[in-house]
Amino acid sequence: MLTNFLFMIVVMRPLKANRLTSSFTLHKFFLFLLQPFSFVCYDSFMENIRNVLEEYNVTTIKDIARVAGVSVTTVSRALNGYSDVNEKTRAKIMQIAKELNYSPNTLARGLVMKKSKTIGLLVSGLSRESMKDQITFSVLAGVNEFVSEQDYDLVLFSTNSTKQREKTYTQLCRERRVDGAIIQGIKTDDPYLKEVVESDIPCILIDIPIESDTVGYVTTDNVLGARKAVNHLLDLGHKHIGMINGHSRAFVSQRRLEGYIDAIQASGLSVKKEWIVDGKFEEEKAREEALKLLKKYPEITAIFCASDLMAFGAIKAANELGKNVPNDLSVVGYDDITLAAYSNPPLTTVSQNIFELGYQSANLLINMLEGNLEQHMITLNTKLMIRESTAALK
Amino acid sequence: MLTNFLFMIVVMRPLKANRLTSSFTLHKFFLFLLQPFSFVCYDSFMENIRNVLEEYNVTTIKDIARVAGVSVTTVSRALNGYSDVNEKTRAKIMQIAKELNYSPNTLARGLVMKKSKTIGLLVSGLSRESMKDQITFSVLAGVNEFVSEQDYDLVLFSTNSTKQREKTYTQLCRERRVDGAIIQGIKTDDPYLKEVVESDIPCILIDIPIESDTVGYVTTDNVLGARKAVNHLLDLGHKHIGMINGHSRAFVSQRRLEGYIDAIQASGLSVKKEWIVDGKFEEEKAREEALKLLKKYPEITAIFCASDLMAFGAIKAANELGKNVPNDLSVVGYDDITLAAYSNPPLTTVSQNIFELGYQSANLLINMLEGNLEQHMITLNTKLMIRESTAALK
DNA sequence: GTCATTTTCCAAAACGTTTCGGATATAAGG
DNA sequence: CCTTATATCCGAAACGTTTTGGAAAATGAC
Repeated sequence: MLTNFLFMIVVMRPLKANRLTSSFTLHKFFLFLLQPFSFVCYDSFMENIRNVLEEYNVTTIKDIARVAGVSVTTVSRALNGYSDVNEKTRAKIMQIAKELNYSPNTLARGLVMKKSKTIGLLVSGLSRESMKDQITFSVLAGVNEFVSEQDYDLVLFSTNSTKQREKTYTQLCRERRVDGAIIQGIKTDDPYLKEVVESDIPCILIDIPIESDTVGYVTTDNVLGARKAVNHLLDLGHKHIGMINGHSRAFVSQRRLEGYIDAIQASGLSVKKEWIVDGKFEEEKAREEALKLLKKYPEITAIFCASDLMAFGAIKAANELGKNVPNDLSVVGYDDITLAAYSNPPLTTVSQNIFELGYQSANLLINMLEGNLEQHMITLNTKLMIRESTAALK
Repeated sequence: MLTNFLFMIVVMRPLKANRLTSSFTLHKFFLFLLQPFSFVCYDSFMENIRNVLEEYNVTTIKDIARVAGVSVTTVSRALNGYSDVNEKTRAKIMQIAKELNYSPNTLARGLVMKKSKTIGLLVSGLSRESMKDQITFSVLAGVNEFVSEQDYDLVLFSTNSTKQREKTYTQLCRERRVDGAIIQGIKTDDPYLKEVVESDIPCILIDIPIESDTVGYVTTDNVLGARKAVNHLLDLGHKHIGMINGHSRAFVSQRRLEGYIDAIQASGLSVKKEWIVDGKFEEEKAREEALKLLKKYPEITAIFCASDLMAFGAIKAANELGKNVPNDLSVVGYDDITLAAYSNPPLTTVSQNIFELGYQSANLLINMLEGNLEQHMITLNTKLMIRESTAALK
């Protein structure tokens, strides 16, 4: 039997990367001649062949049209609920679509409609470090919630600053074809910010109060939140209240400082500039600053921190100095992260509903996209959570 | 002046939802006649007109071709780095592309290439509740990291079970045109799971060991992890070790139980079935179970919990019974969530690098997509974090 | 100088959808 | 019966890319 076969080994010159037509066709012609023989092809053709075979068969609107015996136009209009198609035809088309397991190609649709039904979430700190304060995550969860309710898609843009150099914000959005974007955790001096305002892509900023035709924002009432915190300390009898703020490039810091000053002054006390320090929103940095502050001004009996993480730093500092929280020093945080309720002692803090922040951002953005303009801005409330890191002055 | 104007109020019959051609054209003809007059149109036409005006002008490959005086083919090939275009021409084209601020339309590209360079992350628990254990979030961050390194896009699928009824997994993936998916937090009896294996869409499962041509998985060595935890307790001299597991439908629970049994038996002790209970991975449920367990079997001096959250529940239960952790009862958790290090007492637990879990999932998936098949499975290591919730038996 | 190859370019088709501008048949109004 | 409006359908163009199959010019081999 075996002797009836003709064995050949064909050595072909390798194909260049370039798509050399003449020799390319020659190759193919050669293969064609060889058809009657079984042969093993160790060529890059293999790849192409495999790809063709692997391509899974998705049903398109055309297939439905063919089966139903109508035009693609009719199928499209039937599926999209237009009134100019007979209910009987529509039923038939729907039936066939279901049977063929049809699902529309969003790419094609987006291409012709110039809308992708997709919004982008630009987060700066989606890395290992940012997991402690789940702020980023909560925003994301909120955004995701609303977005999926509205049948939009959510795509994540993460920006390490190396990438930022390469691609502008506009490019990013346009390339991914998002209809709009939500931006969180960006600093006020970030180059993206300028671009956002200048570009014509609808965008919602979280905690940055900028408004324009295409830009809106969602934030919490940071002034009032800070006032609540400081008033709580004042109510407990504290007269010497320090503050550990974030950094001046953050809008929230500016506002929380404002609230702190408001509350102090409203109570008839005077603000001491030297009791206000910046902790960069970092636990460690806050610890250092608190240490310095408490050493230098031992009369301080309470500290208001612009974030919970920094409050933890302050508590650590106090402990290092042999001070007990809350007996010797009261500490109030801001954010109400999960950790706050579990820490030792449980942290009194200003709770902001960050999930809601994300949710409302998405709400605002999608309203903007759909043309229900309304307003471009939402301010959410805060709530003081009184736990055990604060106590009445003895 | 004003008197020279001719004022008209035109009342048109409102347009039906249906695209009535004859009257539609009539309307338009009418508008045409009115051209010389200024008029205010309170018609649904307004919307269309606005849309046309708003459409931002994006530069396409065609524009570049026109400006450069070459064909679109050449522009495409130039931009994509093919070798059959003169370097001079390429330079010119690149230059023009930059000047015109060109960014390619991914939709169009995806449409013709049948690849979207997008992967989907299917998370079940992206809601308010799941924020305590940032497992979901960590996975997400890990996936996002790798995905963005590889210039893929990440889109989020969240599935409340109401939606799940409406759309099958396959539909979801096909509709969003993702090239592949990563699935996390799904139960073993979830209807999606069957679909995943049956469909031909490449997919990576997290912590579910299923393998096929298009399905791979990433997990940690749960057996070994549990053994480490239990061995630690044994080393401390404990002989009466209970276990609070998750639920039997979770693969990780099955494995962790296996590890627990292995370790106990290897030490020459015998396994007591009645010391093993299920806490549903919930803090509250674990508290209840621990309470029952500790009351019924006061000889138990140590408990191994299949999650940190449940360990917290166990600690609460112990405290309620007047037992001190770790002096009267040692507790080991699993996961090493952020809270673990901050709780009181800090929790001894088995740390799994969940960020890495996500990262490697994305790695595996993208390798699969690009055809570098290698293996379909990765197992990561765990590490025992010894803190203060465990102590030597007195 | 001739033939084969390489370099450089291009027109046209394809991807799957929506929309535009009708076409046809039927119903309503007079 | 004629006119007009309605209901139902369709062909073709468009969206912005990539890829196919070549063509033309330049270069090299002999």
